[in-house]
Order: sequence, then C-alpha cells, then structure tokens
Amino acid sequence: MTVTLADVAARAQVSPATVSRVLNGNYPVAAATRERVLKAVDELDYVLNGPASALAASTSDLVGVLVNDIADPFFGIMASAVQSEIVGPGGRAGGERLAVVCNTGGDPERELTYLTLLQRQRAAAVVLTGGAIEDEAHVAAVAGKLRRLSEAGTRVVLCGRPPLPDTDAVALTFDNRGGGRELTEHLLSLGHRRIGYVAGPEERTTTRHRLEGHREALAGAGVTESDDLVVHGPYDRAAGHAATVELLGKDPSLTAVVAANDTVALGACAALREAGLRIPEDVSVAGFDDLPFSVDAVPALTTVRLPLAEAAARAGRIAMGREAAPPGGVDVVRGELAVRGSTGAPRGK
Amino acid sequence: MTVTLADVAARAQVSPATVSRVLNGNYPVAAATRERVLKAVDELDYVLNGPASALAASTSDLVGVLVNDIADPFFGIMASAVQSEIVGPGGRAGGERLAVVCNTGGDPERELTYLTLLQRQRAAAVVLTGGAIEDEAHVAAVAGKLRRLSEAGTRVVLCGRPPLPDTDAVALTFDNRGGGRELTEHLLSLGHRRIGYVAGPEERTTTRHRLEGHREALAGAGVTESDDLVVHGPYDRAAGHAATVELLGKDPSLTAVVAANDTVALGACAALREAGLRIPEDVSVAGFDDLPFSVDAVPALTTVRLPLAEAAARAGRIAMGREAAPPGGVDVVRGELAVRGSTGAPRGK
DNA sequence: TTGAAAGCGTTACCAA
DNA sequence: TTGGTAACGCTTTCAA
Repeated sequence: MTVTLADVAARAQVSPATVSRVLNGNYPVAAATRERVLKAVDELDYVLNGPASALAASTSDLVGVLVNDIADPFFGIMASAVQSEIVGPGGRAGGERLAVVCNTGGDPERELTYLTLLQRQRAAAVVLTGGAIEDEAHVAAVAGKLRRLSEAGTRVVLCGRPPLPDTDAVALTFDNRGGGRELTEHLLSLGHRRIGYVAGPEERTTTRHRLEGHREALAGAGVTESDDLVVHGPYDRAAGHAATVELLGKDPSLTAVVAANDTVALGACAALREAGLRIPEDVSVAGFDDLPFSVDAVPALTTVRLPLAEAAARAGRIAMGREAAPPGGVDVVRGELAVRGSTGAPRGK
Repeated sequence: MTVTLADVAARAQVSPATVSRVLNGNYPVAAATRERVLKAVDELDYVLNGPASALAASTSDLVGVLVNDIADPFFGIMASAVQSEIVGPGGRAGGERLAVVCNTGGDPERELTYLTLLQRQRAAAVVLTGGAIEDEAHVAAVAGKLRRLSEAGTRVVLCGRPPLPDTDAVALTFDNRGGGRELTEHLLSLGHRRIGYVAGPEERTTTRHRLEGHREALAGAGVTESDDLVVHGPYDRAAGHAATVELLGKDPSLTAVVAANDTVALGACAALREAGLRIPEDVSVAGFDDLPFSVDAVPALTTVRLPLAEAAARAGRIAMGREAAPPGGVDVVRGELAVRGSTGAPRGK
C-alpha cells in the first residue's frame, strides 16, 4: 500500500541501510549512490515513517512546548520563537522537528498529563514556559517527571520559571522581581503615590516575584498609601477589568495602575475608560510584558520589556544542545526598562 | 533500561497481548486480570511507547493543526478549541490525543512542508485553519497532499477555508462574504458614505470574500464614494496601522473604517488616535472577527461575530468522526451580526 | 562505501 | 477470556 524504505532501496538498487543513511545524512555515502537514492525517493513520492524511525532510533523529532494559555499572545510568541529554533541535526533534509504546543490552562493536572504524553512520544525536547505553580507536591511531581524524561534522553528547558534542583533541566529565567521593582520605581519617580496593583493568580512564581518587586519599590520609597491596593486574578482581560473596578472602588483617587501582565493591562484600560477616566491624563497604566499589540493599543503605556522572543529562541537552542548550557544550568534574562510616550505624572491635587 | 510492555506482563503474570488489551480497552478482559495489570503498570511506572504503538497500529494519536499565525489570538482560540475536542476513542485511559500546532506564517511552502511532516507522523487528523492561498498550483499541491493523507487514514478538516473538490476533506466554512456585506450595510444604514476598507493580504480567500461582501453592500446602496478607499496588507497590527494612515491620506474626510480582521482593527484604531481622531465620534471602526480583546479594547466597536471556538470545536468533532460529516462534506457557519455600544453616525458636515 | 541482519516495543490475528 | 507470535518500517552494529 504505502511506499516503504525497502521499495526505495529496490528501485535504487541498494540496500535499505544505504537508503536510511542517505536520508539521515549521518554516514558517508558515495555521491552517485546518493543521487540514485534521492531520485528513487522522489519518483516514489516516499515519505519516511516517523513512528518506525522513532522506534528504531528511540527518539522522535517532536518537541513539546507547554504553555499556560495558548489564546494569550504572550505564549503565541513563545511558541513561534521556539518553533523557529528547533531544527535539529540533519540540516536541510531531515532536520525537521515538529513543535507540539500543549495548552495546560495553568492546570497542574494537565501539566503532568502532557508531560506523560510527551514522554510517551519520546519527545526530543520539552520546553515549559511561563510561571510555575508554587505547590510543593506539584513541584515535586513535575521535577520527578522531568527527571524521568531526561533519563530517557529528552532535553528539558524551563523558560520563565525557576530552575528545578536535582534536575538537569536548563532554566532560562526572567528577572520578574527586578522588573517589577523598576516599573513601580518609575511610577514613583513621576510622583505617583496611590498606585493600584493588579496581580496575577496566587501561587504562581511570576505573580509572587513581580509583586515582591512592586513592594520593594514602595518600601524603598517609604510609600505606604498603596499597601492595600493589590488585587489578584487570572492573567486575562476579564480579570484585569474586574480587578481595576475593584481597585477604583477601594480608592477612587488612585493615579496609577500596574498590571502584572499586558493582557491584564488591556482589561484595566477598558475598565478605566468605562469609568470615564482618561489614560494617561487621569490614570497611568503600566503593563509588564511587551506584547506587540500593547505597544500602540494603549498609547503612552509604560512597559518593562522582556525580550521574549529572543529568550524563547535561546531556550530552543539550548534545548537542542546547539548552544552550551549556561553554568549551573541557569541563565537570567534581565528585564529592560522602556518608557514610551507621555505617561504622565499624577494629576494635580 | 526503560520499562516495556513485556516487563509489565511478566509482573502481572499475563501475556503482553493482554496488557495491550487492558491499556487500549478495546477487547474484553476479566476484571481481576485488568486489576492485576493496572497494578503492575502503576508499580513499574510504565509509560507506553508511542512510536512503537503507532508503528504497529499504523496510526498515531497526533492531530496536526495548521495556523497562519500562532501569535494571533484568533488562531490561539482555534487551536485551543480543537485541542479540547480531540480526545479519541479509548475514553478515560488511552484516549489522549496530542495537538501539534504548526505555524505556517501564511507561507505556501511551509504549509506543504508541515503537511509532509504530519504525514510522516501518521497523524490521526489534520485541521487546516484560516483563509487559503488562492494560487492554482499551490491549491493543487495541497489537494494532492491531502488526498495522500486521507488515503493513509488521516482525517482532514478545513476550518475557515473553502472545500477542496476531489478530496474527502470535511470543510467548515465561515460566511465571509455575507458577514462582510452585513458589516458595511450596517455602516451605510448609519449614514456613512466615505468608508475606508483595510483588506487582508492579496490572494487569500478570506480577503477576497470579505471584500466582495463589502463591495456588494456599497453597490447595493448605490454608493460610489468609497470605491477607491481600499488598501491591502497582512493580517496584523502594523499593517492595520499603515493602511489607515494611507487611507487618511487619500481621504481625510472618511467617517468610517472597516478592518478585515480584529488584529488589523486594533492597528487602525491606533492610527486614528495618533491622528487626533476620536473613536467613534470622529470615525467609526468596524472589525470583522470577535476576539476577546477586541470586545472592550475598542469601545463601541461594531463586530460581526464568528463563533470561532464553537466552529473549531465542531471541526475537531468532525475530524474525530464523533459527529457525522455534513452532506457533501461541507458546512457553513453563518456570520452573526452584533452591534455593540454607541457606534456613531458620521459627524455632521 | 555498502550489505546483511538483529532488534526496537506494540498490535492484532489466530488458536486455544 | 487469554496466549503465542508474526508483522510494522526503520536504525544500527558487524562484516565485507
């Protein structure tokens, strides 16, 4: 029915072994022979059987990418950056790798399930993106799974979450605490004192670190007026909207809002507009990430840029072993502060 | 090294065949035996070897999802909807399917490459989402690939693009033309006459159909002032921004802008704001899709809602054969008009 | 540089 | 209901 390696071999008058070698390009093959094989492949319209190949070689050309929310552009960027970096060895011909994007929805169970599924597929690498859940049992479970994966030859990369000790997973982390601090320091330097903070979901590393940075900045400036202006919620627009409404209820006189994430920032902006407030004249909004649509969707948005795509790309390279893993298996991408537009000082009063 | 089916069989005192049956749940197995097997699986921490299983069964539990731009929330929604629908037969235990999201970037070559890669993986199904490229040679090439895939047992679904004759691919199409017409009719009914149109990339089915609907509406109303106010560009923010600037240059007095897509609409809004125009007081903006962030990011945005998630979910069901394919293999999701907020009539003048 | 052949871990058919 | 056992299609020593 379907064309197999043997068929190609027969037509090219060589052994199956030779065809395999040509296709994988990992062994010397005479030019003339290679020609003949390639011609046969073409004429027969032969497509390698991935599963068979994976079984024999005990590794597949699949790379798993776990994301918390695939509908969030943040993870779209991560996924596409990884995807563009995962060409494996084999160059032009057989270096094709396939990214399997797994949407965990931030759910611990699904995270584990997907890890098992990827283990089952004998994935070449697994990249876990975004903040991790801070539950001891779950962290241990994930670490265990990752250990098992590495043992089976799967390269593991953590991108945007803390390193996991006792694991040979490479970690690429963002400086969430530092970024959070700088963001709030910036607002403080503009004269803001009553700053609302829309935090991410509880028990998430990114949430905690960014918030800690915010609090450090406030403490450093001796500002206490904003201490109670913190509301937690999921990393989505609706939550940003709801949280901002709540903050305005708590303190209608606040002059700035920090959103723990850009998607959340858009929801915050919507809530402010609905309340009849102008951005940035009445209230300044600061988002954390640097999504393409945030740049001009909200003019004068103050952002702390995290070079996401680059970081994700590096994660991909590290996953594939094309770049030496950093000492200790940990690397940090420093947040870069970028202030745009005319984000204003608090309105006089 | 790694645990195999045989190990489990040995420990459970049964044959490998029986273990396989328990794991797949497709053959009757005595309750007591099943217990024993499951216990052994658990104790040994056994994980099925996907490639081996796929080789033997000549089908994998991978489902490919081709998207034009994974960083666009539109496709994120599609992908996650498909992902939540692809549980295969095998219920609780082994029904786990993995979605392989492939980012074509709208590039014909990559589309074909990914199709080959999925064929290589012996994917259980392939879902092609978003508008198709209107190049005869390319369409033929894709049709050929899809034919080959179906022959090999892969279910093929087209979601948001026209059906492919001579193919047993199920097509789920959006009524782009009708939606485009209604959108512009709505603006016309409000009194707008000079309406700019930011179209998608040329040679794309969605671009053409939506634009045709727009022109139908104009022609139907006998309006000719807007005939030259059409600019093409990619489906992204930057293009929406640039196109709007260009449109304003062509006709500074336009009172409405239709964007062929929500992402584009956001760029258009940004350009209008930069030009000092207010939305919707000075210029009304109408976006085509119904992305979560468009709803309140742009108050009073007029949108034609396409029930994306539902459509994608149905595509998943159809792909998996859980729902009868519609007669002729084609189904149409009708655009639904939703007018929100206070999208205004043109300013007096 | 090339060929022969032994796996790789499951599935599924045929018996029992 | 269960066991035995050929495939499945490729990779990879080992020899030549």
